[in-house]
Amino acid sequence: MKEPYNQYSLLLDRTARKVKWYAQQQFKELGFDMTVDQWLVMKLTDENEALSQRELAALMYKDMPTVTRIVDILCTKGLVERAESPADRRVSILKLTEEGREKVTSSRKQVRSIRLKAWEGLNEKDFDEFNRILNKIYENLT
Amino acid sequence: MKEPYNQYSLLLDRTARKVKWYAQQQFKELGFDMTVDQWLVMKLTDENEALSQRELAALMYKDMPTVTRIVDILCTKGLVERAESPADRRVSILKLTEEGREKVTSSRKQVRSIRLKAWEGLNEKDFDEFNRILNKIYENLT
DNA sequence: TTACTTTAGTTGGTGCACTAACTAATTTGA
DNA sequence: TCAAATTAGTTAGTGCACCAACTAAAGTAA
Repeated sequence: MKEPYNQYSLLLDRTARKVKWYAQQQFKELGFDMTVDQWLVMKLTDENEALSQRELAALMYKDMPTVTRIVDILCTKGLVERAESPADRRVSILKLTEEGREKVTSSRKQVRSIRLKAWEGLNEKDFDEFNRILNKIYENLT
Repeated sequence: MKEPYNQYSLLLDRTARKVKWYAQQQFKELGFDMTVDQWLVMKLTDENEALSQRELAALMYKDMPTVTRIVDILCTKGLVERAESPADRRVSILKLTEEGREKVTSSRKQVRSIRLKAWEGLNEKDFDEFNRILNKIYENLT
């Protein structure tokens, strides 16, 4: 407990980046032409009926501008579409295009297997501890 | 252990961002006109004699282009200077300017106190577990 | 020496994160 | 009912992260 940013915060940061980097590498090897974040947007859009960008942001723990831009990219790629909500004209309802749905469906199984690599040599109890500590830190700073 | 990126990786990512965000907020309140990463560069430059950018990158767990750009910003601000290494003309030796040294020196104590907030309600054992798990994950993906 | 390889650092391009300021639609409350 | 406050989403600006391609300087080996 000596130095402020040489200990846990650097470790936390570099590990988070490594995890993301690894997933992105696997995407590349599998030939997926998208980022991990873009994939997550598509996955959540597929799983949640009439999803708004705000709801999506909450599910991803991201802010609204970030979500806006990821959705922009996916719209440009023709994988996602925005539709106006009939109940509230401020709201964009997200939908996958046909191509988007196919991409998600066909890649689900492969993506699911990527994460396990990180947990080699760690057990359920470690996983629980890890979650508990991360959540505690998060709450402390909220 | 069901869904790949709805579990640990999102938690890890949002917690890392929260920690950085909190530190940045504190910087703002203290009136420090710089980012946390910029501060870390200055601190490490102050503590390490004849530091090269490559060494700095290793200490910060960042890559070379990222370090180049942070150093660029600090040079523009007049807080850091690059000097040519006498032993190897490829190497830039980093030095704080007078103003840079003053900034680091005067803020050290305040910065040191920022991190403790994150660890409220967590003990030494939690800290050790946390470090162990983070390091294990990192190694698994290297 | 000459050619090959490695290393330190830079630059360009893209994507995500955060703040602040903005538009437009909805809700609230006097 | 109508002004004020809130909410969904966008846009602009800045900073960091990563990749790929590049320059220039060292190191290595024939």
